[in-house]
Amino acid sequence: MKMSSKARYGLYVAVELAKKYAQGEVATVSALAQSTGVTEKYLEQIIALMKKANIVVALRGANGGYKLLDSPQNITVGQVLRAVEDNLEIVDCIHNGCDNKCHCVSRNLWAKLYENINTYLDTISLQQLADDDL
Amino acid sequence: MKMSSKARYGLYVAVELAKKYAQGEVATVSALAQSTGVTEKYLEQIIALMKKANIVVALRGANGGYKLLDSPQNITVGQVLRAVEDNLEIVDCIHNGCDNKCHCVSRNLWAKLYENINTYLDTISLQQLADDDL
DNA sequence: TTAAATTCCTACTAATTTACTAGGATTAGT
DNA sequence: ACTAATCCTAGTAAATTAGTAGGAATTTAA
Repeated sequence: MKMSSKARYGLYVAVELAKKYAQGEVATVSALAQSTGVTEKYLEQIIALMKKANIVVALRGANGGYKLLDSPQNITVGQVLRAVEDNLEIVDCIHNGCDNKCHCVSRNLWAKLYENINTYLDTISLQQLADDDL
Repeated sequence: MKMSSKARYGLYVAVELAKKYAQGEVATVSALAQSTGVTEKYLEQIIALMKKANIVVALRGANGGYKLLDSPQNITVGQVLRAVEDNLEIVDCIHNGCDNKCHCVSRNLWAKLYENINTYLDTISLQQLADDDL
């Protein structure tokens, strides 16, 4: 039940971008890679997932980079983690069409746990994290 | 962030044992292996973890088997999962002595998420699961 | 218009973890 | 003594995660 490195790095990057949002600045992958200590190539892939989920937007070409699409107050940690962590789902059977054919007693438990986790993660905004205000 | 098969099988076994608790019956590994569809050898290892955590007790020799050490009302899903899932921790840095030297902004988040998950899991007893009463 | 800086795309490999197999020792009942 | 069971531990296979790599496309600036 570990968070992947994508989740850790991705959230870190999101918080970095949150801190730049007010100034309207963009951050390049190479700058972000330096501050996280991850290679550019790996970070690229992680940020791509956030872009796909409409959390960040990219400006290509020279002087380009990434920035948040919306205000950090309006972006939740849950959104970010669901975007970068392929498997935020606790078990497979819930979101992959098992539909409780198995009648497994634990299925409801996993579903509720998943709900619980996401509900919690969605109460926290990137702004809060950036302000270290939990 | 997947639950391991140990977590799934372990919880299933615990619920099976919960159903037998009232009658004071024991269940053998081979019987449990049949009902879960897992090999005996693998299940042995999982049950051993529950034994180590004082959730089940073993009776060795002929007519032996396993049973819950306490009433299913007094055993929580959280206890079972923490026993069998080696890595219920969300990230390493929390329980392995990082002690926030890294000053990473996300650390508090992970700690609270972990707390949140466990608090939830500890509100549910094996009895509830056995009764499908969530 | 060319060079530089940047994102974008995708295939591959290495490392780690998880899941499972296997063999036999130990214990207890009949 | 024999049988049915747990116990112990080492090894292997499968899957996932983490990271590497190369180069195409796009935009800006000189």
